[in-house]
Amino acid sequence: MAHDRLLEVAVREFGQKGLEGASTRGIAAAAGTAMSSITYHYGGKEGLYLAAADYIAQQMEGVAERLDTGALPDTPEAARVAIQTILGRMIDKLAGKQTMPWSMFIMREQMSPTEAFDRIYAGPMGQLMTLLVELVCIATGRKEASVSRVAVITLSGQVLAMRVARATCAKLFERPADSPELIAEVRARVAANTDAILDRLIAERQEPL
Amino acid sequence: MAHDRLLEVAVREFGQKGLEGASTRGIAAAAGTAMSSITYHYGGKEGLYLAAADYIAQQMEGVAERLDTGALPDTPEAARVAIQTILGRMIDKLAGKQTMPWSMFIMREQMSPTEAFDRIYAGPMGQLMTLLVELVCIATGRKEASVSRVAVITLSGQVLAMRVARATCAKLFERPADSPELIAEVRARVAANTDAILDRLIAERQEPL
DNA sequence: GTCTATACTACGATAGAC
DNA sequence: GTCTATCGTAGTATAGAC
Repeated sequence: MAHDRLLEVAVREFGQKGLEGASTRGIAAAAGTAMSSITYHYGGKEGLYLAAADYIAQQMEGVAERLDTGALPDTPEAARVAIQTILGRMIDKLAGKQTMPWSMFIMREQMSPTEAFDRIYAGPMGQLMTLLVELVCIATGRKEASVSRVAVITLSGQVLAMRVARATCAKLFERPADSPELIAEVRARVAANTDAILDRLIAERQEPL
Repeated sequence: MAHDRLLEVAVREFGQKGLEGASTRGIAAAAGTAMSSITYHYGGKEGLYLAAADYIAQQMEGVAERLDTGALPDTPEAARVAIQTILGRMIDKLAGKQTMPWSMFIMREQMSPTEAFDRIYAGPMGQLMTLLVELVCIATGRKEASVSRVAVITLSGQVLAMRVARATCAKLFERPADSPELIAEVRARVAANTDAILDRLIAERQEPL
């Protein structure tokens, strides 16, 4: 399966070095094949890049598991638990060594999105985000999604921080950003923060800002 | 001064396309000069890249103003105000059109840091982060910085979210990530969240997790 | 389908005129 | 100091052998 091998390497290389930074020669060599097989299978560098995006989206399916299946929780408490579960899982996935190539790839696309981002977002990622918005609505007793959407951005921002600001983390903690203790600490903090934020959102509903 | 124009363009181009993605020809052309002037002034592409990092650090000095001068606040309330002020300013700077090239440049460096990040962090950026840690310590009555450091990461993560996850924002809100209303909403939400998080951190001190 | 050859293009670096 | 011209290299794409 030169296909999978090539895609695997492509995600890693594109994630690390970006579309321009990575070279087809390098990718092919690392995959143990000739460069022209990229042209053959994917039509060229660009095609391989998009295929890598699809590959990530496809792999995410397996990770997202059946978070979305099943009805939405109908009590605020259950919704809150679901939010915490999802955020916790996001941290693990973002921090995990295995999924790191994906994160890098997606982060790059976040900054300067191309069609590749559309493809990834069209999959489980987009579903997860809208699911989070709905859960925040339920957890805080809102019908309108506008406030919840902003809240979801800031909530997931906390999670992203450690991955995207990895260089700052490393400096601040004088310790690599993916050390297990650090991740555990961030995880606990995010959980506590989320709880506090949701409480605040409920309080605001009675007494708006 | 061809110097400044070259640096200005370099920050923008490197920020948008990365070190490999940007070309010296393109940068020189956009700056209205010949490519060989890059070699002459900065020794080459790499040199220009580092000079661009220094340029950013230098420009940040002007922005950071005198947040650090003057003694640290000595009451928790004053510290909290200072934190809110800094985070608000960070949002404005991250979202502002003028400072956008810097953010892009720095974000890229965060993901895969080079010597350029050291140079930027050695300046006002690092000072700001350690200042935030101290302020959180004061605001929550802590002597030990370890908890505060994690809190600062998650706090600033909220701020980063809208910039770094700009593609997700755009999808979720069906509106460009830098629309003024959106930024205002995020700003208000971050302020409220921060308040809630600091309260929680104070409560935890009496009754640890 | 996969690999080898080669063609073509764009890049960064350098030398030299002014 | 700045520009023009040129070189060598690395990149992608393509054609053709097997």
